[in-house]
Amino acid sequence: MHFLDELNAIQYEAVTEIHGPIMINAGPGSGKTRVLTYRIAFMMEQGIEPFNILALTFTNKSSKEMRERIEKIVGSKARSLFMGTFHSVFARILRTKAEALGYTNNFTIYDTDDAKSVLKSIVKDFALNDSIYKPNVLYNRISNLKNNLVNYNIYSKNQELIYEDEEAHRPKFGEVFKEYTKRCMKNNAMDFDDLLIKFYELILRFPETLYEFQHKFQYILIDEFQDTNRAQYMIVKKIADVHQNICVVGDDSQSIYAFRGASIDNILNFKKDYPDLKVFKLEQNYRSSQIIVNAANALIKHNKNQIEKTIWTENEKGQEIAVMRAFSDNDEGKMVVDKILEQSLTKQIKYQDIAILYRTNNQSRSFEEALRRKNIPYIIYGGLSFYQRKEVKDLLAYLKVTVNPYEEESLKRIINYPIRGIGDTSVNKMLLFARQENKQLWDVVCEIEKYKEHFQARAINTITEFRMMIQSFHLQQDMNAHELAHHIAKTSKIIGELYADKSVEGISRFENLQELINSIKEFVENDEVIENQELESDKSLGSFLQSVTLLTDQDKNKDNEECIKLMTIHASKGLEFKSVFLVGMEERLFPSERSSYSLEDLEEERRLFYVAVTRAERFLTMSFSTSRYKFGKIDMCEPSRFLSELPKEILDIQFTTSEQNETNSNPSNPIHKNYQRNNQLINTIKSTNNIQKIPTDFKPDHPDKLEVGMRVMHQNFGEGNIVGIDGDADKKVASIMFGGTERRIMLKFAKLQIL
DNA sequence: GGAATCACCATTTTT
DNA sequence: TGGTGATTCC
Repeated sequence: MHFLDELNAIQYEAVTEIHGPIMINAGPGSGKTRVLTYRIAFMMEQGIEPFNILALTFTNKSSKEMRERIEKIVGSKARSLFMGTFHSVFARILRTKAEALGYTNNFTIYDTDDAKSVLKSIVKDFALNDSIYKPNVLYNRISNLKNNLVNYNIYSKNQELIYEDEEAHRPKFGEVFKEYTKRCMKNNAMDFDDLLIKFYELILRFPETLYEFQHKFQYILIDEFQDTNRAQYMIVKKIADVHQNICVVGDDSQSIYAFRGASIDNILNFKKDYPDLKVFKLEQNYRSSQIIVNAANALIKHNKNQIEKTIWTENEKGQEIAVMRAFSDNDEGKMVVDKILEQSLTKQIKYQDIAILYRTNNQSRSFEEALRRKNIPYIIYGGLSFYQRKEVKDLLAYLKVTVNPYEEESLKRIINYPIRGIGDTSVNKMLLFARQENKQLWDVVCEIEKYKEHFQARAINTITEFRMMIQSFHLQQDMNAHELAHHIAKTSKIIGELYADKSVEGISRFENLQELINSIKEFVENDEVIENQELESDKSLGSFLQSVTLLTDQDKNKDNEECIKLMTIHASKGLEFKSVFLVGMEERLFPSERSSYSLEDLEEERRLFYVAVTRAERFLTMSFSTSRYKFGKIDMCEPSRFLSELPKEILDIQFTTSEQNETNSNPSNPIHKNYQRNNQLINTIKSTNNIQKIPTDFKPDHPDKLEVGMRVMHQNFGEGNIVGIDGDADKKVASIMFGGTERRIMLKFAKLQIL
């Protein structure tokens, strides 16, 4: 059977229409990846050379997957496709053209943490107020500007942008931006956004380079188009200018990365920029039951900003969507795990087909505990990335310094790790000399003898020893990258230090280091991807480092074991599971509190809900809790508004028995009943408390006696009655009824007045 | 120079 | 609550 025979009518058109601008709106589960891969395979069957095709994705994982699938159809010439993430493709090209932009071809790529630590040291050096100039805020601002193709030069000429920063009470932002740009350049480093904006600069400044790419990349495909930012779009548009063979695939309803600069405008502008555009809508869903598809359609209708689209399916009707209510986060964990056990016993659902999805990473805790208690294997995706772990970054810093000792961030990181007696005082002194004499830190390290009188003899010795160690590494660069990394880990004593630590965390750190070294081994031995003829494969340490920053956890296969999968909704995009548990369906959590201030943010949150719902194939279970620990305090929660946006007739509301009666007595709106009463909790509070001692650390404006039954005035909530007092010593909590709503008030922080 | 304590903070995060 | 970075104390 020819592969095209597997396609439905619209998919077939979308695959075989290979010329001109094309937009494919692909709903969830509509066979998007299949269309993309077949389209590329078809193009090659039509005689288009693979190296004339540029296919851009967002994750290494998806580009790898696609390449493999294409290879199955067309064979090894798929390896010559120009395919990868925006960042990796542009980084690869930039490396060959780096000199033109004032970089050397072995430039370092800064990840977010590296960038932030540069910003942090700038703020310090400029003696700015670090509660206003927070690395996070600065980084996001810079990233945002760059995503819109605004570099420092453009910024400095744009009064409006400058005014924005003045309004935001950071008038010195421009100087920070300038210095940041300068330091990256000096360190021969590009951050993630530079990979885009520098590429754009390259093709703007060198028309012959632009011309080269315009003729090389005759066919361009972009996956997940809804997630592209302006810079990405502008680059691709420029390159596609000559042949106009540009095909974008995406789903505006699944755009959940606007907070990182993705703009739906790209989809909307696309029609304007390419009037001849042909649009294909893939609306048939092959993944989910009718009920799940209905739910998805119903909820996304609440968004005003969206391209009209209704997905449909020929699959069976399926089970109703279960909604569970818990009393607390721990209770929610238990309920979900019980339900999982039930599903695996009665519905024959395997653990690896089940996912628990949540809005924020810290929600995983209660599920982990509950799963562990029942001995159910689970795996958490996301959280702290492997490459962000301290021990991993430490070794990587050694490797980076080995290749390029002038890379200051890494050098500072390892100069006294493992502790060798080059403390902050010495480092700061050296930095001072470096700045004064307009040198690099590494220069001062090398010439430390010249500054003898400023340092203690012991410091001079250790610094010299350190210098010699790094230089010896540097000289062995031609060595196999794996062996060299191993040698460095041993000689630097990192391995020994971690090996000595026999605590649980210590062992895991040691394993992470082993894993990193193994991954270098894999890199060396693996010659599967010969990307294309011009950029041949290189197995040096430098080459490994250049690819490693662009890697993420998700690129590693941790599949196929019999594990329940836990992850954020964001991380679940593109995946599917037979049974999905969507937990923490509460106001102020999902939708998140911060998103409720603007319509755009709320709609993004709803798209996130859409993504979550459409991950499920057969079973979808949602849960919410009426109270939850947040930052150490109990927080009363209301069910998410999103629940009430689903059609009631497809919900199966499963509350505990005592609540069942209540729901029956008020069937009109079972979910949005008033949930202020959390009987179990309140009963415990009432039985264990009467009058309590007041903590000694009360603020001066606190009343010195609080009792159940008292009427009080609260700074935010107004008048209320104390119905219970709970907690110990410094964690005393009062339950107070304000109107019809009960709230837990942490006495330590609250300002209450007895009435 | 290094351990101990303290204050502060807190979405989502394909690269 | 828990993790982190800064400050303080030895």
